[in-house]
Amino acid sequence: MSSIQYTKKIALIDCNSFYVSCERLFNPKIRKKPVVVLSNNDGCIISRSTEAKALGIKMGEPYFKAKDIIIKNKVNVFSSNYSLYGDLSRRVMRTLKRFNSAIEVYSIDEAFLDLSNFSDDEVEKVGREIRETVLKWTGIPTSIGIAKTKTLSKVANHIAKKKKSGVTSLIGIENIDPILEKVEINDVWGVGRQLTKFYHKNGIYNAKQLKNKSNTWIKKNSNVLGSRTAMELRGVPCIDLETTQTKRKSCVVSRSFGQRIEKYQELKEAVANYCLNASEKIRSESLIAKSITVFVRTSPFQSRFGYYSNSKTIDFAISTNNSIEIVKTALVALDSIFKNGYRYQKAGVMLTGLSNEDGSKNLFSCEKDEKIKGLMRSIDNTNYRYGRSTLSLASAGVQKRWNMRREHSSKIDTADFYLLPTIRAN
DNA sequence: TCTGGGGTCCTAGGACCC
DNA sequence: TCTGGGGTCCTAGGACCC
Repeated sequence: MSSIQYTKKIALIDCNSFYVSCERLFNPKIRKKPVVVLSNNDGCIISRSTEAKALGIKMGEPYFKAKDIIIKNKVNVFSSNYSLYGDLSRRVMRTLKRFNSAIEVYSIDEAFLDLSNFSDDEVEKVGREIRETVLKWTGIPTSIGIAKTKTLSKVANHIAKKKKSGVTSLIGIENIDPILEKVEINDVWGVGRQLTKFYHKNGIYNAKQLKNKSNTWIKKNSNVLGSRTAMELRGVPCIDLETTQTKRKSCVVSRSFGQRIEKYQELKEAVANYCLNASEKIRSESLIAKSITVFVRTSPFQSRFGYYSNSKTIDFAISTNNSIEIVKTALVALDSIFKNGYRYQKAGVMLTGLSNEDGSKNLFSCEKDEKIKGLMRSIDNTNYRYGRSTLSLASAGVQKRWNMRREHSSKIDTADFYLLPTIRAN
């Protein structure tokens, strides 16, 4: 073995109860109080403050099931406000970038940061500095885990979440087995429900056991992902830091309806709206789609009304991001799967086979295409300035009975200057 | 009656993530 | 009565080819 070894140091920064923290930022009265944030349509609980967790409210639990506890304990409830969370997320990420440009924004509330250029001894101190800076500049509390691989930094982060300092480094620890032994196998990054079942069946209950399982066994009995996880637990990096933003490959817009829908006309309106949303999204990223999938379904939880779920995919003649074309095609797809007599609960569209718009000069480009592009541009600009769906298509309807329920919105808009929290220096 | 072997490409569905 | 939304990757199996 060579004595010169370049050790990577990866930090995982994770915002604590992110959506709750965002709401608290604008509402100091709910600090130290139990708070939950609901998913779209006020369906499930997707973010909980520590106080709410302590009451036994589970992640992903349907709101109506937790309602008793919520009322009894005067838990503060919020509908989700994604434009607010997205805005605050960007502020957090911008702050992180000042520590190193080698950053991978992993999700709305998480980022991996390369800290390899710091020495073993100083890395934990740097972690604490990052945490303090993010808190001071954005008001969002974070937990930071630092280790040799992404999977181990997830483990470290897990531990950091329970510590007051909020920072844990596994760098420089000779034997991490005692630490990994306390990590349940289902808490390991990349191990979901099915793998947990499989590992349990084979006597693997914690991260240490997976780490020390032989390579040959893992390769024979699971797939590449399984062996990658095991290697990462051993401190061998197998999952790269993805610092360059790659273009997405698909774009989905789907919603549960505020109330069940039975009329074909209303379903058509909903699907048309999702198409407008999706096509605007891919246009803003200069992408075009090769095909579209439309899907509808009834509630999987109410079998007494009969369950129906179906989807249809259609290829466009030529890849496109033209709203009119996309809506037209989606309605053809919908027509082929719609069945009368069902109470539909959800529908969605998926644009797939996305590619760069400018790489698409084809034989049939013509003046008409340019005109359509101009039209799409002006629709996007107007909607950007005056709010979404200022300009829409007739097929998108105006009634929108199918719109989401949002009964607990905080109605905070960070685009509104006067609502921004002020930080006083003294 | 008996019908090879190997390669590529595509797609649907499953598993996982937050 | 009431159960989210948006992604990626892998695999198995079918279609097709020589």
